[in-house]
Amino acid sequence: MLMPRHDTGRTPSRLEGRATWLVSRAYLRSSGLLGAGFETHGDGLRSYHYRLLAALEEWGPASQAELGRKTAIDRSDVTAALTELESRTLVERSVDPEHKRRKIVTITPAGVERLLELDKVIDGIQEEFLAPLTPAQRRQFIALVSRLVDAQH
Amino acid sequence: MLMPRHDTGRTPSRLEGRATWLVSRAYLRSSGLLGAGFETHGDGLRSYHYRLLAALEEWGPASQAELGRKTAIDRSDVTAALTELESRTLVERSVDPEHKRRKIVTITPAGVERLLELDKVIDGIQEEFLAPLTPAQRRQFIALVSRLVDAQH
DNA sequence: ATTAAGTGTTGGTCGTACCAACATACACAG
DNA sequence: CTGTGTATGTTGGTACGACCAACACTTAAT
Repeated sequence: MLMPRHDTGRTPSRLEGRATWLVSRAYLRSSGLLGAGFETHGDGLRSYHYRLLAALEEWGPASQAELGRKTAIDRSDVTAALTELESRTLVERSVDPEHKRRKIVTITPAGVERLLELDKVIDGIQEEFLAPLTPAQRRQFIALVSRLVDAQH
Repeated sequence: MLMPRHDTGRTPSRLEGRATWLVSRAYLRSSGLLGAGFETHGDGLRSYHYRLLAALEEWGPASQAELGRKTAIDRSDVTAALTELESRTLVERSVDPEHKRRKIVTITPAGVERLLELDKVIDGIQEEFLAPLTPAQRRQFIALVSRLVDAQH
């Protein structure tokens, strides 16, 4: 071994208590869990795909631009993600008869199926992610973060 | 105008209440604020640079590998970030006399100065980020996220 | 003397989030 | 009807944080 040197690995105290730092660490943990879940049960899909499938299942067919606005995903990223979903026949794209530039995207039965599977995986990850908190704390946490996120400013 | 089409922009209900989703939105907001702060007051520095300066100021000179472990930044990214810090004379690198492969990194007075400036900027961003919460809620939020983040595995 | 392990560096990848530019399609004002 | 403006889908970028593999080199352990 080469000089113990005692790396505590602890975070600089400057960061430790700062909300932005803690949120970035929480995100790291969260996206790590999600990434692992998608990797083992997701057939190469990622969060963008899940978001799009969720929007389509909930609100029905929509144009790509609409999807982009509703999911807060950039148009260009919507295009790319839909191409991947389409290649797995989880969605279908068809030209809007009333507007030949626009494409109407529809989720397929297979798409719904996969969405429901992903739901289960993601629910499991919520459990894992929130494990350190009691049920009451979980509710509190979710309420507080919701408030933070809904800030229009 | 081209067909109102009514984009509420609201999130799919599947996502709305999930902790991992909320955390990702919170992180987005947080890193947006930080990015803007660094852009206007940071002289091109980013969060990696701040982390490294903070570690150096708090724990004194360290080798790059040590820094990497203490800040949880990959060795290769430490190398790159230090090169940028060095070019601004905010840190100095010197070969460890006891180990010719190792480089000891030291923060310069200018580095400390810049760190203190960044501290102020980042403190302001905490305020902005936490604005939607009352002081009691802020303490609660920080306590809960800390607990989430300290989860070992 | 070998082997094992740590160190700094180079050169990649991935995922999320953006942005700019473009061709095409449509809506509306005149 | 004609022009102007705006929406749409697509391509091809950028940034940033996080990671990984490989390499040359140095030192420690056996």
